[in-house]
Amino acid sequence: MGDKSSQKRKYIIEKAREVFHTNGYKTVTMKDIVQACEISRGGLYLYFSNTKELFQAVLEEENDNISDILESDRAKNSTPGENMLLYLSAQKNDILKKNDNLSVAVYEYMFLNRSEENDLFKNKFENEVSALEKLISEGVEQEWMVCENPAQAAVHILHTIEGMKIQAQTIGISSKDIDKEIEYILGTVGLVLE
Amino acid sequence: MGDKSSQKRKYIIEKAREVFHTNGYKTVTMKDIVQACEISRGGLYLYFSNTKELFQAVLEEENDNISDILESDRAKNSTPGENMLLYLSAQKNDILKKNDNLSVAVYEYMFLNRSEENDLFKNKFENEVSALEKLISEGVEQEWMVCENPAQAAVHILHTIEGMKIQAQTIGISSKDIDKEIEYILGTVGLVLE
Amino acid sequence: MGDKSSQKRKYIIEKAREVFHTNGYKTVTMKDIVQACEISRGGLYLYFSNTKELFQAVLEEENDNISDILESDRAKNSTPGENMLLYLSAQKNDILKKNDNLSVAVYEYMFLNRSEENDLFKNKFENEVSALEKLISEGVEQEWMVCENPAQAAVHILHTIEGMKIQAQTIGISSKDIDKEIEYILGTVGLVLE
Amino acid sequence: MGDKSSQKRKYIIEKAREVFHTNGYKTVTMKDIVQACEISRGGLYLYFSNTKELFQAVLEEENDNISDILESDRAKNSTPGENMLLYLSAQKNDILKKNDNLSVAVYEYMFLNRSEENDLFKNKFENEVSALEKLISEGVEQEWMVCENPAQAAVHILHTIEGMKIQAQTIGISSKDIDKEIEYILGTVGLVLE
DNA sequence: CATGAATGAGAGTTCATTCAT
DNA sequence: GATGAATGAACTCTCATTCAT
Repeated sequence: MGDKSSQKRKYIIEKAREVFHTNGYKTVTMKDIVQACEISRGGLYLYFSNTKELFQAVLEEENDNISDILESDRAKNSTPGENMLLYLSAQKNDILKKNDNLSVAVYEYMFLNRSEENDLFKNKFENEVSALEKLISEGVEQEWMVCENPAQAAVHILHTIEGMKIQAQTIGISSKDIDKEIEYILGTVGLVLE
Repeated sequence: MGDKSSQKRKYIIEKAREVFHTNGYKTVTMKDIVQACEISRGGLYLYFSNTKELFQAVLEEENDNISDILESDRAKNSTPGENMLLYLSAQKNDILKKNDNLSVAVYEYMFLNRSEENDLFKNKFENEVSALEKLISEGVEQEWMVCENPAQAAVHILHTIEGMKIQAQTIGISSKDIDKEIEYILGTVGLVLE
Repeated sequence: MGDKSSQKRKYIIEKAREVFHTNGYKTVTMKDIVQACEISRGGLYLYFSNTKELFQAVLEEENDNISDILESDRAKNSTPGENMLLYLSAQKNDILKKNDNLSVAVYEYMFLNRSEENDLFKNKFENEVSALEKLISEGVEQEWMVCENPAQAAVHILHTIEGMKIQAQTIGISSKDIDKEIEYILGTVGLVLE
Repeated sequence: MGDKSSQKRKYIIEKAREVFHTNGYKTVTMKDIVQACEISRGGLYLYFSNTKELFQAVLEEENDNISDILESDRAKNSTPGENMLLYLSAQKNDILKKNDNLSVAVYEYMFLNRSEENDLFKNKFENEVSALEKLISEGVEQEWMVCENPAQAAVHILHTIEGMKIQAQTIGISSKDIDKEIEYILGTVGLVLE
C-alpha cells in the first residue's frame, strides 16, 4: 500500500508541477490540481492539505542539477575556465528553456512566505556560492583566472544571473543578450572567450 | 469638484500603495482597499474598477527617482566616480528600506501579466541602462574608470542590482553584504573606494 | 418655472421611451435613464422616483392612434370594407415597424403588474372592441359584410391581431404572413380582396 | 450517484418551475431558487450556472401535451369536429389554470432573448400548425367542416388562442369569454356546437 | 432646482474543506 | 482509501437612493 499510495503521491506532484509551471504559485487552487490530476477533490486532500504543502513537495522533487555540473565527472577533467563556461551555459539554458522551469512559481512562493525562514533557498544559494567560489579559487591558483576576492566574485556572479532570470521572466531577454552578459562576466574574472 | 474627486483619488492610491506594499499584488482584494481607505464598497468602484487598474495608478504615481540621481544638480558637480557611488548607495538604500518599497508587488504584477507587453518596465530598464552607460563612458573618458564596454557594463550592473533586490526579498541580504557587492561592482569598472 | 420643468419632464419621458423601446421594461434601470438623458442621478429623482412611474408617464404620452383610424375623416368617407382594410393595414404597419413600438416593454410591464387593476389597458381593449364592432355592424347593415355576431367578431379579430403581435416579438412574422392572415380575417367577415 | 444527482436535478427544476411560475422569468435570481430549494448557494451552481440555463431545463421538462391531444388514442376514435372541440377545450383549460402555467415566464424569456434564434419555439409553433391543419383538412374531407384554406385557418386559430392567452395574463379573461371565442372559432370552420 | 459623490444592500460566482457512502 | 456532492465563507460588482453643496 505504501507503494501504491506513494506512486499516487508522485503522480500528483508531477501533475501539480505542470500546473505551477503554467500558472505560477499563488493563482493555483486545489481545484486546478484536482482537475489536472483527474482525481476526486477528497482524494487530493488525502495527500496534501493545501497548495503550499503541495508546492513544497514539488520543490523537494526538483533537482537543480545546475550547480551539480561543477561536481560532475566531466567537470573533473576540464579546466576551471572550461567549467565556468559550462556552468554559465547551463544557466543560459535554464533561463531560455522557459518551457520547463518553475522560476515564476518559485519567486511567488518566496515572496509570499518571505517572513518565514526559508532555509531551503538560503542553503541552495550558499551551496552555489561555495561551489562557484571553489571554482574561481582553483582558476586563480592555476592562473586561468584573475580575481582578488573569489568569494565575493561568486556572490556577484550569482546576483548577475539572478538579475538575468528576473529579466527573462518580466521584460524578456534574448539569447544574444545572455551571451553578451556571459562574456562580460567571464571578463570580470579575467577570462576571455577565444 | 474635479478637485475634490482627484484629491480622493490620490488618497485611495496612497492607501492602496500601503496595502500593496504589505500584501503584494495578487492577494490584494478590492475589499482590502475599501477597508484600508475606510470608504464604501461602491465608493471605491467610482474611482477604480479592479485591483489591476488601481495598481497601475499606484505605479504611475511612483517616482523612481533613483535613476534621476544621475541627472540631479548634485551629480553635475561631482566626478563620475562619485556619481557611481552615489547611484549605488541610492540603490542600497532602496533595497534596505523594505518599509517603503513596492518591489514584491511589482514583481508579482509583472509575473502575472508577463504575456502582455509591459513597455513601462522595458522602458524603465532601458532608460536606466542609458543613464548608467553615459556615466561610465564619462568616467572612462575622464580616466576615472576603466571599461572596454560601457554599454554591457551598464546592463551588467543592473542585473547585479536586480539580483540583490531579489535576494533581499527572498532569503534576505544584510547591509554589509550589499556594501561588499557594491565595492566589487566598483572594482569591475576600475574604481576603488578609498 | 412650471414651464421649464415641464419641458424637462417631457425631455426625460422622450429619452426614457427610447430606452424602454430598446431594452424592454424590466431590465431598465434608473441609471440607464440617467445616462440616456445625460442628466444627474439626483436630477432624475426630482421628476420620477422609479422606472415604474417613468414608464407610466411614457404610456400616458403614447397615442395609440390605430383605433383612431376608424374615427378619422378619411374613414368617414369610405365604405366599411375599405375601413376594415385600412384598420388591418395600420395594424400590419404597427407590427412590422418594430423600430418604433413599445410593445415588448408594455407586455413586460403588464406581466409584472398583472395583479394590479390595469384599467388603462382594459379600457383600451374595450374601446377597440367597440370601434371594431360598430364598423362590422355597419358593414353588415350596408351588406358589405356577413357576420352574425359583430361583437364577438370584433373580439376575435383583436385576439388574432394580438396573437400576431406576440408572434412578431417572439419567433418573428413576415410581411407576407401578415397579409395572408389579414386576407383570412377579412374572409371571416365575408370580405374578399379583389 | 448519477441517479442521486439526477434526482436532485429534477428536484431543483421542479422547485425552480414554481418560482418561475410565480415570479416570471427575469426577476428570478439564483438566490430565489436556492431559497426555494433549501439548498446551499454553491450547491445550486453544481447543477446550473444561471437562471437562463435553469429556465431552459424547466422548459425541457415541460410537456406541452396540448398538441398531443390531437394524436392521442381518444382522438383517433373521434370525429374531427369532436377533436377540434377537444383541442380548444384543452386550450381553455390551460388559459384558465393560471396556477400551473408558465406562460408569463415564457413570454419574458422570449422577449429577453428575442435576438437569438429560438428554434424551440418556432418548431413548437410549426408543429402545432401542422397538427391543426391536418385536423381541419380531415374535417373538410369528411365534410364535417368547411374551409377553403386549412393551412391558414390553422395559423389563424393559433393566433387567436395566443391572443386569448395574452389577454388572460394582462387584462384578464373569463371562462365565459373564452367559451364565446371558442364558439366563434368553430364557426369560422363551419362547425356549430349543438 | 440640480449635481454627482457616497453609501450599502444584494446578486453573482468560486473554492477550500468536509463527510456520508 | 477514494469519491464527489454539499456547504458556506469570501469576493466581485452594480444600482437605487440619499444628501451636502
